[in-house]
Amino acid sequence: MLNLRFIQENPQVVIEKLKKKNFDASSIVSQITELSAKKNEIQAKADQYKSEMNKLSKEIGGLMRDGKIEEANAAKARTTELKDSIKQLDDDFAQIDKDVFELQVLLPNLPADIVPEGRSAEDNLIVARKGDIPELAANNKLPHWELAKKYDIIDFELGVKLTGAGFPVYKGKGSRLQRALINFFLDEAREAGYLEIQPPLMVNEDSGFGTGQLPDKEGQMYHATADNLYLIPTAEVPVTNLYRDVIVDARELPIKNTAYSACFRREAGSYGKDVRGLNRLHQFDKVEIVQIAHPDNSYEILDEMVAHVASLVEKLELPYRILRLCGGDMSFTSALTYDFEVYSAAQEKWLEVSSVSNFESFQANRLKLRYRDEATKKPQIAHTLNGSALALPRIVAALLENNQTPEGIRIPNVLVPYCGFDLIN
RNA sequence: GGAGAGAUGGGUGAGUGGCUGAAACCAACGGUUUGCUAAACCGUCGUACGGGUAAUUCUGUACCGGGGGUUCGAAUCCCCCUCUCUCCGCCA
Repeated sequence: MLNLRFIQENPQVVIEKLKKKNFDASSIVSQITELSAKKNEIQAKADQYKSEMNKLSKEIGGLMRDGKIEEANAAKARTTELKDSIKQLDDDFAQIDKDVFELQVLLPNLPADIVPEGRSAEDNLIVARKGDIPELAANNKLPHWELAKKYDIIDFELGVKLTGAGFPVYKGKGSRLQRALINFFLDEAREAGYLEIQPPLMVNEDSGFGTGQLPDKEGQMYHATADNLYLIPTAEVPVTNLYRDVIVDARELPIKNTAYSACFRREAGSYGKDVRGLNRLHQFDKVEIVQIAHPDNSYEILDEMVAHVASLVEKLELPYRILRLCGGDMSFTSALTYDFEVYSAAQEKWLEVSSVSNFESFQANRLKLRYRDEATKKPQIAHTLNGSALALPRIVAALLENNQTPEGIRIPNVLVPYCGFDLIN
């Protein structure tokens, strides 16, 4: 959510910048500025009346105490008039306030200056590409879902039996590989200075609202209606909400947290394409990194997070590329996003495994997450950033496919101590 | 699931109708003292939204879990909701 005062003071900036996200904000912005002006007007008047009212009430108290009943009653008569006016103004204010808020949440975050122009994934800018794409022999080029079956490490049909499509059952070395990856990612994050958090996997409405899943993306989350709780789509939700309604000391910044969690996504409306095997699941595992940063250096921190994710993929010996998302492909909440894609050699395509973003003050504004400025001692909205480091399923898909040999599937060296084996056969 | 208690500022906790935006203590911060640490002492120490100012500042309003009501006036009285805690039951 953009800051209201910022919109009021910089309406043209908002409109101009959002063009890059292919979003025409002119109507919303002008409505907001008009309504805000009216809101301020009403508040000024209401505050004046309330001030008068407070003064009168105090006087009445004194008069009553002194036994001047008649004068007290006269003053009371005046307060009743004020009361009606105040009531009316308060109602109007509440209505406009609500209208403004509803408009405010319609505006996406402003893209950073270096965000490329563009409408779709085609227009994303490839900023890095590393690692060699393996040449798989024709007789050794099975997609991961066939490898999973061949070595009996992931059972999609069993998952269907238990739950439904998109809930795979991992078995044996498949299961151990999951555990290994989670521990590897968590260890790497810890060594990079992140505090490990183990959050709840269900959150309440306030938390869903704080990170922007509610009310808009309600349909993307599993909802336990009996208790009105939501299964988290990412650990970003509980971890970021740790700092909801919090004012941190500027000296504590940046705050670095990491968390492993299972993630649950309904993926409503995305059936049909690219959903085979591990490509798109309803439940998957992910290690997330989150930072709360000072606005002055949040972009340096974004670079640091990108470098961290890059080091993970490199250690896993996977060919990857980094994309700077164009305006049209960015999420609603992001100011700048880098996507990581690894190459899956049997499917012969790039799979998104991480998305690292700076949200600037967009999330923090909604969360009321602030830091106390050292100079002015005043609370200021902080910046939030997060990234996957990493999401497991597509990493597993690429590992299985790229490392298949006639003898079995080779485990990257860095994972061997975590797995306890170096070959799936 | 049953019964009871409670929700006040960063924390503990006082406050049952006006002198309370809120005592006191603790924590934190700044300072004095000190060889260092500790202690002691002094001071500061809520948020949001408005208004005036070039600006430190000044000023109005709102907020004591949330919503509504009574009253000239509500943290305080009434109603509804939410949440938390304790005990019992069940249970990993």
